[in-house]
Amino acid sequence: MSQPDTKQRILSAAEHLFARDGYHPTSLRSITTEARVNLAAVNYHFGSKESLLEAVIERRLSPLNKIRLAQLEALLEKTERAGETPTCREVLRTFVEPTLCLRLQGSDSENFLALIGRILADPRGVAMTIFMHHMEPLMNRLFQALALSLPELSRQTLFWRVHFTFGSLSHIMRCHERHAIVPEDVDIEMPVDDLVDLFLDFATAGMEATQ
Amino acid sequence: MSQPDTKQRILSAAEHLFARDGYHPTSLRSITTEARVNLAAVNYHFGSKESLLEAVIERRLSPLNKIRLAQLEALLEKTERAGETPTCREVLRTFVEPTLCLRLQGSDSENFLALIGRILADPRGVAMTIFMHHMEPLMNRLFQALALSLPELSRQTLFWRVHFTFGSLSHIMRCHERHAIVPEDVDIEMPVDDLVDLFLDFATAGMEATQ
DNA sequence: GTATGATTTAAACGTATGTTTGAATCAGGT
DNA sequence: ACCTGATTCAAACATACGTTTAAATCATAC
Repeated sequence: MSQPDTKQRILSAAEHLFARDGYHPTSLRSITTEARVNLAAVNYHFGSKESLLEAVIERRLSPLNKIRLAQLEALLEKTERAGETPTCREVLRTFVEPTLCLRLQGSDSENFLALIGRILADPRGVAMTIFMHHMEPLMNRLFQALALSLPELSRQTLFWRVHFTFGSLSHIMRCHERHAIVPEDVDIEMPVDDLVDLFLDFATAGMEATQ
Repeated sequence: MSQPDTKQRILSAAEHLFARDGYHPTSLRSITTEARVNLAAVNYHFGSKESLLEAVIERRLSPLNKIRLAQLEALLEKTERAGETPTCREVLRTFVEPTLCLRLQGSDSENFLALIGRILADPRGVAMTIFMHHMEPLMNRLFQALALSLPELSRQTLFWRVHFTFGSLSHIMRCHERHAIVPEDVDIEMPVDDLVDLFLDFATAGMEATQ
């Protein structure tokens, strides 16, 4: 009974448990149990727990960033051909929409969202370095595009507002279940498209605020 | 050579290390070493590692929330006497300013900010429950006040925008050191007062955005 | 000075962890 | 059928952890 998908099963189980409980509290034994795989399989296929975490990140972040970058470049080309500058909302959408849409592609991707939220909350963690390595080209391009769409902002103000925006986004990514205090008359369930618009209303207004 | 401040030294060392490395990766041995205290002192004075975390949170969160609540109540009284409603910016300031001002009171408080940022990033963590217990009365009052200052918003929209705002704030709390990608011409250093205003510009505009 | 309770200390305990090992099993080619 | 390299497996390894223990030390009151 061979199982050629051992690596993928480990990746999915690790993604799930890292996202739910965090990297350190999750043991290799709980991962291999959930993946119905021998304990030694992780070290055999990935080398170490830390390398497994890298692989988990890489598996989803690479394609996601490809999509985000492609959408951003397409927007910049389109507006340039028309002799216009892109709006802040359009630029942010190229980043935010592919992110939150991971929720639609099954629960695995949803786990990944929560995991990234955790990584962003651990500035000195092992994952931050490799995460930032993946993000750097996209972030630079995004910053460029936002500067184009908000020419009246100083570079410093722009940087901080991008920082604030990413803070909000990482917060949403983490909390697909309620952990905030929710007034009893508020329904927290929401289709992804509506959430994207709700977020873009907020973030665009914040980015475009008059000082 | 008695050391009646053993408990406080443990609390400060734990606050520092929990904030820097996270709860799980931090060992009692590293805490007691940094506090120059015997290993068994933690279990003697606090009972367990988890109870120590609770004590760390309690020590600073209680006075902080007292200040935040007092400022909020003062604002609400003042505006009510004047027959006005508070502005969204004023309401948010009562929460944000005491928070970020912890940076001014020495490095210990700064550590606490980062720790809270971590707690908010771990929805199922042991600390979230006791943190939320401390926050609930204040959050309810804050939500009330924001609803007063933004009467045209639906409860649901208001909730989500508060959620976004707290996401931004927790992100700042975590990252007093640079971990985002910073363009080389941007100076990230900033006085606390300026940061408060920069954040309130962003958050107020986001909260008040026309849908 | 001595007795008493609180605190500190060094050492050990039991357990859980990431990793390694070496034999067993599998798949594919000749 | 047999060899070969890749993969799986149960077991063990070394280490680090949170916690407990019991003796030693301290502070305080009589």
